[in-house]
Amino acid sequence: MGTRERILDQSIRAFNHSGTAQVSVLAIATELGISPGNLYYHFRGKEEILIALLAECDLALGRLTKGVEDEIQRRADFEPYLFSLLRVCDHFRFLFRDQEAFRFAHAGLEQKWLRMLGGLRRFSRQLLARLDQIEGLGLAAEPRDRLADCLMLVALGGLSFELEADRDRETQIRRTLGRLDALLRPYQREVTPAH
Amino acid sequence: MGTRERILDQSIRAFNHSGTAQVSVLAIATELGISPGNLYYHFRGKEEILIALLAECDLALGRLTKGVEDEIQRRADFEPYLFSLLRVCDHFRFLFRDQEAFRFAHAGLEQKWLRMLGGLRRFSRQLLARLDQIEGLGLAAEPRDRLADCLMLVALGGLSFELEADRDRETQIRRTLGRLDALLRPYQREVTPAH
Amino acid sequence: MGTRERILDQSIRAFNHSGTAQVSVLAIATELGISPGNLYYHFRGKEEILIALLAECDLALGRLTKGVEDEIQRRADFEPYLFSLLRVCDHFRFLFRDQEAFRFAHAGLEQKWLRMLGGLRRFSRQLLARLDQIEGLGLAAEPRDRLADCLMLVALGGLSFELEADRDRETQIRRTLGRLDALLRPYQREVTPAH
Amino acid sequence: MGTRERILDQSIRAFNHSGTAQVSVLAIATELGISPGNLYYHFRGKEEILIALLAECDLALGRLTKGVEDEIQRRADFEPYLFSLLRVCDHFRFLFRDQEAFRFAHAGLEQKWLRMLGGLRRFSRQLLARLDQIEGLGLAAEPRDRLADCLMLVALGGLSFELEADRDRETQIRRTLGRLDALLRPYQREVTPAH
DNA sequence: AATGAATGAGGGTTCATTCAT
DNA sequence: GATGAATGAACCCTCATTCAT
Repeated sequence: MGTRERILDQSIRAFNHSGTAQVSVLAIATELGISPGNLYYHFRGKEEILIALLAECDLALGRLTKGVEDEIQRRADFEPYLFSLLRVCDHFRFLFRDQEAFRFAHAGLEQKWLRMLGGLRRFSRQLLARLDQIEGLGLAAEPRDRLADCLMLVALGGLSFELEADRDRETQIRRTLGRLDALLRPYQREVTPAH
Repeated sequence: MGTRERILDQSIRAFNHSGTAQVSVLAIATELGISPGNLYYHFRGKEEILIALLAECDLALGRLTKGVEDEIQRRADFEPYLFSLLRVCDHFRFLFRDQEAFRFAHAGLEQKWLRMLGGLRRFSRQLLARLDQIEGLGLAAEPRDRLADCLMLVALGGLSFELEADRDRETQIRRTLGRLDALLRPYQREVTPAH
Repeated sequence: MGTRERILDQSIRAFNHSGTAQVSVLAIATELGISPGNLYYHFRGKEEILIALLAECDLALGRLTKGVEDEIQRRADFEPYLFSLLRVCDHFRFLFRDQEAFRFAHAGLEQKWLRMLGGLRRFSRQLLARLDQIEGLGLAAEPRDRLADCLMLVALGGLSFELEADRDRETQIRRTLGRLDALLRPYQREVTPAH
Repeated sequence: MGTRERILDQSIRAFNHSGTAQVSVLAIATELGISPGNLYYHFRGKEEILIALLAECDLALGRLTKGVEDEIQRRADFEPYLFSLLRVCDHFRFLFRDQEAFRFAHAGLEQKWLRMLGGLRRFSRQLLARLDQIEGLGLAAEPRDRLADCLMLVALGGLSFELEADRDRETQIRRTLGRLDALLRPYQREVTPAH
């Protein structure tokens, strides 16, 4: 793994753990055992790291979005697909917490962030629409979109809040999946098996 | 309003707007037109301000919690009650975002914060149980608690994320109320009228 | 005891314990349970407290100095007299440590301090001369004065350094007395009884 | 001379001149013409500078201590040896004044300081014992140790107090040497020539 | 005499960032 | 690609001191 990648990697880890504001560029460099100058050779500053990570996240979500039609053909395809999606959100979960770090960091970060969140929102609506296509949830477009918003909020909140304080990220993702499943159950014709 | 209160007031405003990490103690003082020394006369530092605000929020929630049994007698009592609750959460909404600011601030802040969040969670479960008592949601205790968690995540997320970017806090609270209402509708016998 | 006296009293205690630089005016006031404003009513500031204490010490030493001829008539009078002297020096021992606090505090403190130290020095020489008168130490004036300087340094150093770390001031004064006695012994005709 | 060394050097100068409490880290940086950030790049704060200087002093004293047996073979070796010792103590003389600065600074400073002072005390006793070996002072172990304490107090006090206000450090050290010599004279068989 | 809120200068420290090598 | 010393702005906080009451 090249230095650039190692920086991004460590940044994600640190940002997720402590929040962007609490992590200094120097701390990232120190943790990696490289000099601050070297870090600045690869990124012009903290903001550029954030921009890069935002782009990475956006890209990962975009790849998933494009695959919806192909990869989800029947009901059973949903869970693994959703799991992939949540894993991406969890990997970049610092992006879905402190909205403020982005609103107040210099230049166009907020715009980029809002665009990404907007994309995620459209994606979640698209996903629920797909489920409706396959399952027939019996929901009109408007309440369905509203439900999609709620599902997104539950997912993002669940990944950030650690209500149960399970250290394992995998467990936390599974728990979030369970929550989404529970919220959808009343609309589903047959009951999905509990796990 | 005394200086102490003005400091707390301005702090809430600033923390909600920019996040605790981005707000300097000096900025608060400057905004109020007082000297940094004066601010430090009233609070020993940023952390003490946070502790005071946490306590205020805790107190406000505690008052609401105690009133559940008395104030909620029938279905129609729910909405205004919930509105009060959301107004408190909205007022202190910075407390329900960056968990990290509290995890890494000095001393007992994280403990206090976790206790408050735990209280809010119990409260939301209690509230849903009360609704069950009155309405008969047809839910067992476990899925009902899970639903309560989801409702809480939707509420807190909705107050922080500004998906719709409405400037008016009142509107945002109403929208959050609408979301909660939508999530509960499938469990309710009669449909509540949309607003 | 009036407020003014209580302030001086507490100041001595605090200065001796922590050094003048480490003691804030506010700490003195707080310790006494009075307001900073009240303290400033009695003294225009820290420096004035120091000036007052310097004067107090000077006065106490002056009173002792004047009494030498009358109170020391024979060899047995020395020890109690020296004990009184050391008690004064011990009481104001912060004055005999950080010379720097006085050199760099505002106005004429250094001059006053140097005058007091000079007085103490002359006093110690006078005292040794008196001992010579009574005992006949067999020392010329110059080496006798030099010895007096040494005795003073041992006394002041002994009161400040706590080589033995005995908490009790009385014990420390006795120990210092013992040291002075030991230094004088080779010059004395008969051996004074060890205590 | 590297920046680190220049900082230590200037710190010694400033601490000796004004006392540790009166010297701000910023003043040291300004005096050296470097930025405060640079100073903090080399030392995490004032305390770390003090720790480094304490260690330096300790090291210098330790080197002298180890050489006693080898370097002092006869009476004539004493004076130059003592002169070296006093020069070290004089160089770091701020360390032998305000005991309080160390008692109240953070963490292990006091412990380190007490250890160094203890070492110096043992050293002075060892030195006097060596003189006894060579010269035969006719002193039992206990009074000899007591005398060693007195000599130490005179030395340290003499370096700090500037009774004579001679600007030249060399002169002050010589004067101190003279005092020690005078205190020892009554125990020595032959009189050392006055200088 | 006394209170206590308020001031403002200054000190300690962090950190994003630059730059010569 | 990489180092690490250096900068300077900004932040947190303390404290001597003032002043209206």
